[in-house]
Amino acid sequence: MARIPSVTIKDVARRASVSIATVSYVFNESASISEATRARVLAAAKELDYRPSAIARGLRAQESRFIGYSWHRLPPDRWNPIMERFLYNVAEAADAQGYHILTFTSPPDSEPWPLYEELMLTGQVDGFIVSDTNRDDERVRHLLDSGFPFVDFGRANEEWDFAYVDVDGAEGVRQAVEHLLALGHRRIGLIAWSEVSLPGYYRHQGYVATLQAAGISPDPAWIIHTEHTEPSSRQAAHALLNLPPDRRPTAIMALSDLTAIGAMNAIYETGLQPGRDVAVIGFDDVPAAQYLRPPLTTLHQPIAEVGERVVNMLLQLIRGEEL
Amino acid sequence: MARIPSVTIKDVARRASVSIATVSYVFNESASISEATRARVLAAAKELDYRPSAIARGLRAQESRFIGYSWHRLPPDRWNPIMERFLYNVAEAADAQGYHILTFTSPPDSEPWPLYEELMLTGQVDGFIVSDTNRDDERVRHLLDSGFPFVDFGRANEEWDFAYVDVDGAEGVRQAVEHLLALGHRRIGLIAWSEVSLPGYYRHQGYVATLQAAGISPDPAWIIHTEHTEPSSRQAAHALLNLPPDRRPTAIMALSDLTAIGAMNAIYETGLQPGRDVAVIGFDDVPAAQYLRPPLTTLHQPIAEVGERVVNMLLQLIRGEEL
DNA sequence: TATAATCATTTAAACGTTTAAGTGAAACGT
DNA sequence: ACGTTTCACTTAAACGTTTAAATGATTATA
Repeated sequence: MARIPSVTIKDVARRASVSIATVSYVFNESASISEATRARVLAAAKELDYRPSAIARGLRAQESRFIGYSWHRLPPDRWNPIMERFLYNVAEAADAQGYHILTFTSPPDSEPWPLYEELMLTGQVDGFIVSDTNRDDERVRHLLDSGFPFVDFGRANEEWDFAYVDVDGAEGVRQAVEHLLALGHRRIGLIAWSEVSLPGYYRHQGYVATLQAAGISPDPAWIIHTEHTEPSSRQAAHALLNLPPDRRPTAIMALSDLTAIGAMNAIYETGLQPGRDVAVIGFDDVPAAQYLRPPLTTLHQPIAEVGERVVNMLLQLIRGEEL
Repeated sequence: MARIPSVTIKDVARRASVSIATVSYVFNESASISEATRARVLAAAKELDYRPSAIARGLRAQESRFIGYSWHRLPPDRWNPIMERFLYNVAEAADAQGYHILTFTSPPDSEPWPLYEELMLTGQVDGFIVSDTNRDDERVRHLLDSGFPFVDFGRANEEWDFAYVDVDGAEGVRQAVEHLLALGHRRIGLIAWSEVSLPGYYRHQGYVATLQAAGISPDPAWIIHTEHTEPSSRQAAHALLNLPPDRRPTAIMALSDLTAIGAMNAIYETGLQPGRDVAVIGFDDVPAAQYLRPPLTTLHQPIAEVGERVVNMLLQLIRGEEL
């Protein structure tokens, strides 16, 4: 293997005829160095193409400048591109601050926590970003116990005190439902998620609250919980469409684009036209949504902003600042 | 900040009343240690929850056990989920071997190479995985010059000698086109990519070769180059459909699912039914493909296998083994 | 002019490991 | 019984930085 003959601070010091401390001070601008010496050191460094070893620096400073993020495996039929966009934006925000993202994966049927613990105790990361958290989330609980810096994209128990950033799902759904109400819809179905999902819970609440505020008490038959797959959602939409005409929704609010697509497909299968005969609104603004026929009306999630805020909060925690 | 009071090898040594070397030997199983001492050390380590510092190890061993991967920003309309799936599978394969993936992002309008150089010279990564390479790719050229370990998912110049893994696009397209031929299609359109795209080039070749082998010389009007966006592809498909009846393709081969979706939408807009009136085949097997109406026929890319092979090849290079 | 302050630089310790070399005791061979 | 080998462990150097403390030279102050 052609390992690069790595040039160290010693080489630079020798070439500039100074001590290694001087080189270090020049690079860190942390002491008074004469202009002549500074120039000599800089020249030597440039000639040798010297970069300080991040590992040696890390050892000395007791930090890695890495942020851990666990990449969840989702079965392809539960495909959710939001997390990938989030991760990209997180990486970009971290890079801008001199940090990098270390992604790791949990094998499907294993405890996630040991991997976090490993990275934390071996000093490979300075903090974590977690996402997709539930109530009583094990990772959040352990991280809180350990006092290790982390920020959650999402929420867990209300009574736990930790840093998180979340998209206001209730507000998003409120806007969508009001849009439907403004269009004259009075019977609005909801394709919801599993009852344990927290984002699903908040969005669900937004739906109920908005209808009630409009003086409509939602028919329980309008709300169907699904597994967040297309087939499951399609089935749910069929159930809605099969309701007797006076109870059948004229619009369907889906809590994600994936389930919205299922609803659209069910509408087609019934011989109706999505949009014209039954309105559908999704949530996520996945790239594919705009290419559907008709294009899916959907709620955009400000993922880039979320990513940036998560990173900035985490860096504050890592630096020991208060939020 | 609640920095974890990190426990070092010294603490373990003190608690087990041995030297730090002994602790190290116990953990690395690299010297003869009596059963009694080993047990004492292990017990002490467990009580303190000791993990060797990855940074200190890295400094000593002159390695980071990180693999760099540059995440490309793609404008949402050129959305290509293949890379994200690739990255996930790469991360999984690397994790299984004790390596982690360090993702970094290039700001849109900046040179990519300086970032690679930085990570390489500061010792933050032991090797790179690159993807989306073109002919005369700058990154590949620099990496070859530097002798730093890397593997390419994709190809560059034939005459350059370096490790790569690629999906045989020509073969995939051959199978798809033969499928169409077997269905009786004789006029098959091609929605191709930009002429500089290497994967596009190989797939294009596969199309031409297969038709010629079947005794059909493709009408130049059947082949349209696009920018790999849905609108651009939709426009291309319209051009195909507007050809006079005796030249108009009865089937369309799209070199990606994104462009296949554009073709399907164009067919709808013409008042025809994709699949029934004009056959469409895509390439990539993106998750959304199966939810289209009708489901898109598409070529699956064995991304998981590619990811694993790329990682294994890279680790061989890093270890100095020949391929 | 002696003394204090400032400046430019060096020395040396520290961060947490690994590992070659060293050490003393026990076991072995003759 | 004496030298040699083996065993179980320790000492100390090294990896490449940063930085507090020390040092010597120059400049400012009284």
